[in-house]
Amino acid sequence: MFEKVDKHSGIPAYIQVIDIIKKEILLGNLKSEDQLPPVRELQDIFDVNVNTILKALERLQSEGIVEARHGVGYFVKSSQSPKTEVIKILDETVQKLKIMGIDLHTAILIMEEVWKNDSKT
Amino acid sequence: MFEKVDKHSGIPAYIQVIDIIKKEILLGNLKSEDQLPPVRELQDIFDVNVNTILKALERLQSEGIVEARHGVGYFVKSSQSPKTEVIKILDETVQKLKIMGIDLHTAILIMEEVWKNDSKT
DNA sequence: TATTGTGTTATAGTTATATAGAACACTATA
DNA sequence: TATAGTGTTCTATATAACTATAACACAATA
Repeated sequence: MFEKVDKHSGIPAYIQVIDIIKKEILLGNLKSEDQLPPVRELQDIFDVNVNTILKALERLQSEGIVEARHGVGYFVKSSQSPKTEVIKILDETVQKLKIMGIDLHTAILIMEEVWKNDSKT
Repeated sequence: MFEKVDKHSGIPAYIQVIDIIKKEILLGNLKSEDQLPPVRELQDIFDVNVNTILKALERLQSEGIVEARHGVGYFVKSSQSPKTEVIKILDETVQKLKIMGIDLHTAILIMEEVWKNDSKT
C-alpha cells in the first residue's frame, strides 16, 4: 500500500512519510475513520526509526489530518475525503505533458511558478 | 529575479537553490549562454553560505544545465530553452484547480501519484 | 488482574546540512 | 606585470535529522 522512502533524495525522511500518508488519503486508499498501521509496523514499512514516524504523525496530527488515541492507534479524521475530481483533471493534464516528453520534476517546478503568478486566485 | 530560500521548510537549502535556478531557466528568465550572478552575489541573494551555492551549482552542472568557467563565471548551457507550451497547459489546469479550492501542495501530491500510475508513458 | 497491543518519552551517538572565514587559482584587462 | 573579478578548496564549528535502544503509559480483553 505505501511507497518507499528514498534516503538519498536529500528530502528529510519524515517529510516523505507525511506526504506518502497524505497521498493515500487523497486517493481514497485510506478513508475517514480508518486506522493506520501501528507505529512499529510503519517503522518496518518505511524502514526508518520510530522517532521519525512519530515526527511525521505529530505533524499530520497538528494539520488535523489524523488523530492519535493513546494505547489504541492512529486514525484518519472524518473530515478527509478522496479528491476524485482533481485526480480526473490532473490525469488529462499529465497525459498531455508525457506526450511532450516532460519529466515530473520539471512539470512540478513549472506548476509551482504558474500557481504563484496566476492572478485568478 | 530570484525567489527566497525558506530556511524553515525542512527542505535543504541547496535543493531549494537548485530548483529556483531551474525555474528561471524553464520560464525563460535565464536564457542559453546567459551568465549567472557571481557566487558571492548568489550568496547574498539567497542568504546562504558560498558552500551551499557551490553544492547547488555542482549538481546543476552534473545535470548538464549550467557550465562553470573557472575565473569567469557560471553559464546556462545552450541546450536549455523555455517551456512555453508546458506553461500554457499548466496554466489552464491551475485555474481549474484553484476554482475547486485545492492548495498547491495537495495538487502536487496528486499529480505525482497520477504520473506514476498513468500507463500512457 | 494479567497480558497483549498500542502510543509515548528519553538518552546517546552518528551523519548530513549549513555556517564562517580564510586562502588559493584562473581569466581578463589595464 | 599588476589588479580586479571570478571560481575553488579547506578547516573548524554548529545545528538538524536520523538511528538504536530502552523504558514507560494507556486501552482492550481474557
